[in-house]
Amino acid sequence: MNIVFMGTPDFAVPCLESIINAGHTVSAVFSQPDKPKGRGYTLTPPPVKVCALSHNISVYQPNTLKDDETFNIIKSLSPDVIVVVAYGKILPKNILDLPKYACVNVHASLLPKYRGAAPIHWSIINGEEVTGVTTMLMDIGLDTGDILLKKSVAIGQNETTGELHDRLAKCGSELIVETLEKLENGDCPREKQDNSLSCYSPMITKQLGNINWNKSAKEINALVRGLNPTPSAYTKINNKMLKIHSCKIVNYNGNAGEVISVNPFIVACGENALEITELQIEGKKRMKTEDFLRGYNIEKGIVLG
RNA sequence: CGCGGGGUGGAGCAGAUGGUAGCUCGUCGGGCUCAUAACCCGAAGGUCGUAGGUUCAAAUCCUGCCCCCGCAA
Repeated sequence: MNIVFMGTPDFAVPCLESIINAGHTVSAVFSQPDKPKGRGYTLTPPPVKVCALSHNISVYQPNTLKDDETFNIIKSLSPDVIVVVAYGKILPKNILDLPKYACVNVHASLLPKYRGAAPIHWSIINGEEVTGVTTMLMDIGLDTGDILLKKSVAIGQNETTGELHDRLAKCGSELIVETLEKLENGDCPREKQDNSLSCYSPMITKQLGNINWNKSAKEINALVRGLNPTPSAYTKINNKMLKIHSCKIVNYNGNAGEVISVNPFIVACGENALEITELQIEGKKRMKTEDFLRGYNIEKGIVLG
């Protein structure tokens, strides 16, 4: 089929690649504009753009889809399907109606749960045991369109967002190819979303990573995993930023936030405690706690946060 | 030119009033022990990110470059 692909971050890259590998013609890729990122504000192209260019596919990065120019570009490409994966922009009605078949979105959750920007993070932070990917027909709303195909994935006990992200991205890339195939054959199932079961997963902010030690070790552990690798859960030690990359729940109790053991490094929570196993202090690299302890003296009894 | 921290034996750090480097852990050898990740003795291992400069002498001062990281976006 003739596909126009819209996507921006890493998550969308496997989808784009598998569509290409499945033999479809990707006539254009839309991605968010390059943005100044990181130290020095280096202008950085989004991963999907990089991937598209490596396949010699033309890339468009309009600031908005709501003008005639963009509409006309897409119209002239006369796509059979527009595939949207984590693009980061709302498609206006006139574009939604443009393709021969449909605009199809790949979403990293089992809709109608976890609609919105950060389904992977939230599914882990909330301690879900199962999540998945969904393909759907796009409509005006945010992730509210009819469901085409779903595939569920079990979340591992110690799984991080980074790990789950990669698994779901792969899963999504398989599901979109299957969806396109069924659409073309005219045998694709279609199911309305039950809005009463829906929930939203809002954008992740850095501030969300600020650990509240009054919460249970289980909740904090889920937060740590949910925000790994970025933006990370963090606390303060001697007024310095301390990111917690990895930890495990242990059976101790104490005042929330208090360091009840230095080696192993154990911090009391509202309920139970956490042994910090991998961390990163301001200005330093991420390292195992045992390495950190060789050079950094922690006093037992200090309170983090 | 967004702000800031840092690059020292395998790991994490100290040393920065200039005089060829130290700590904790690890590694190797030996000892003690019923035994040990514990303890004791000993050893190996570093052109102090890189290229220049100042100096009798630089890890320590000055300059360029590379790399890592926190904030911010």
